[in-house]
Amino acid sequence: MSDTPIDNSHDQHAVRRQKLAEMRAGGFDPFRASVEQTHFSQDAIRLHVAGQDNIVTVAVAGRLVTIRDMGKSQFAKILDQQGQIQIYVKKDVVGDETYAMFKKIDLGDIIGVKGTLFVTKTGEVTVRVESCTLVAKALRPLPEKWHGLSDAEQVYRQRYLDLIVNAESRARLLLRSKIVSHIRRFLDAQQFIEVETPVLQSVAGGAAARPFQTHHNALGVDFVLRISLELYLKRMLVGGFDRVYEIGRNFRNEGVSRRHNPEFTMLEVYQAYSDHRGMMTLIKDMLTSLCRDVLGTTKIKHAASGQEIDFGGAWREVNYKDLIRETTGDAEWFARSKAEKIAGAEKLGLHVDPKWEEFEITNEIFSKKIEPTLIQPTFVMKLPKELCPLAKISLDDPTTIDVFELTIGGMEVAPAYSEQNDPDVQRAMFEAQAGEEKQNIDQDFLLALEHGMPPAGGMGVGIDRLCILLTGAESIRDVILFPQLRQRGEVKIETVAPVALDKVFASPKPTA
RNA sequence: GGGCUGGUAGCUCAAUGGUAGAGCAGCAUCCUUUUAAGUUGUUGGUUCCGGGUUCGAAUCCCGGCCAGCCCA
Repeated sequence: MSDTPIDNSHDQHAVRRQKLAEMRAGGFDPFRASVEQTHFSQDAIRLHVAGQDNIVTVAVAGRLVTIRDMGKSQFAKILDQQGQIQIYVKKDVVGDETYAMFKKIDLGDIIGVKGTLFVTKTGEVTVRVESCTLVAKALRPLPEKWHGLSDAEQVYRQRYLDLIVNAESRARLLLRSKIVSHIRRFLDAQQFIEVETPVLQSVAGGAAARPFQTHHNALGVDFVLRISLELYLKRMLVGGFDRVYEIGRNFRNEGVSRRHNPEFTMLEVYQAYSDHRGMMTLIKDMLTSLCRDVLGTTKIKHAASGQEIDFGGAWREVNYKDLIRETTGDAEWFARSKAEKIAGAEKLGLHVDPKWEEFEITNEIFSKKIEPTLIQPTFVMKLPKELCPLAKISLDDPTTIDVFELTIGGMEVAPAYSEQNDPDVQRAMFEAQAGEEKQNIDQDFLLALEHGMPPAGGMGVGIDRLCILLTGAESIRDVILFPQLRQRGEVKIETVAPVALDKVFASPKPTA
């Protein structure tokens, strides 16, 4: 072995490992240290009373994200769940030994400090550190402090780094949590009961989508992952839970895109003795209160169109068929032959497959030419009955069903129905299904309906899409913590000399 | 599945067929109220992978992998 050590100063991982090794050799294991935390960062900052410096003592903890070293004193910032707080470490105050230790701490390390609050000459509430403990050594460097992390792949695969260095990502994903928790409080307050229903199902019902398949070894049977919550929540209505909801993960074995993740979160709500009109009130109240209480405004900017979406006013109601007639310029559209409908769709610049059913051709016009233009909250009413076999037929037009689709920002946000509760009609509608909307028939669900399900309004809300809308995100991946990406090869971590566990854990020194 | 764009230091980005660079981070130095702190010096590269063209390839061509956008 040579006397001159290899210059590893360029390799930040190696430098940090070396520092850790020295600490351990000196009898201090940062990963066994613990520390007091009396406040989160922003709560601590609020404790400071103007003009009264160094009176209130706090203990805060978090990741070191900024260091400004001025020789015998340093300003630094630590990041916790609430955000950042500045700390001031002064040699005179903490003493030589602690100061020397602090000088060795790296950006990214997790520390706890205790001290008094004061205001700097630039007006920032800061902790004047009296004691300081390293509680977790970061062996990897943080991404760049100014630009943050911008490589999309790393943002998604290593979300923790994104959350540490990109404040807007942290805020957006925190907002998602607040949205979901507000929805729970809103529904709970109206005596809705939150339930949990099976993810592993024998029949993927409640929607038309290709499911993921799996296998249960002990039972020796195949299962699918649910594609919808609907049919089990309706069984709860049969069972006498009159107002139920579930916020749960659905799985669809389909493409991945800006708007689609293979697993996504749905809210489904069912209210006995209500109907789709009742659901309109419910969703409007839910979303306006959400805007008011969580966003603090009922007017939000729609990222894609630049328009302002106003949740505060009256929401437009319009019939599906009227929208189609208006867009095609053909008052008799629904009386036209299939060939005429194909020609009409092509005139609008759409490609239609002649194999499609007529309602599918019409719906192509809706989803390509109409839906994207519905930016303000719009209830699209009375959809063709083929589009959903689970709703009640409209009394005044038996070719349509009593439903609405709430569309906001050009996206379908919440479909709702007057739920079908006639077991015979339900069975007939399942059997008469056609085209891509065809659902698998869940016989056990039909048995439940034969026991009697109260009339009910039901609604589904795509939580991810709602979050895209309310957070101004551009992609579903920005509102899902760990979006699905293609599997990358094995993650390689440089091998390091194995730690001698008996030495590391033999005699941990009490924390400083 | 198809089209387009991209992949260069830990991170953010340059280098338009001719010596692979900068900022931040790191290392070393000065600085006891900084705000992307400042100062002086400095280390660091399988240019995603595999072929090919060329005197010479990060750059051009072919194939693959991964990502983003658009389309189906």
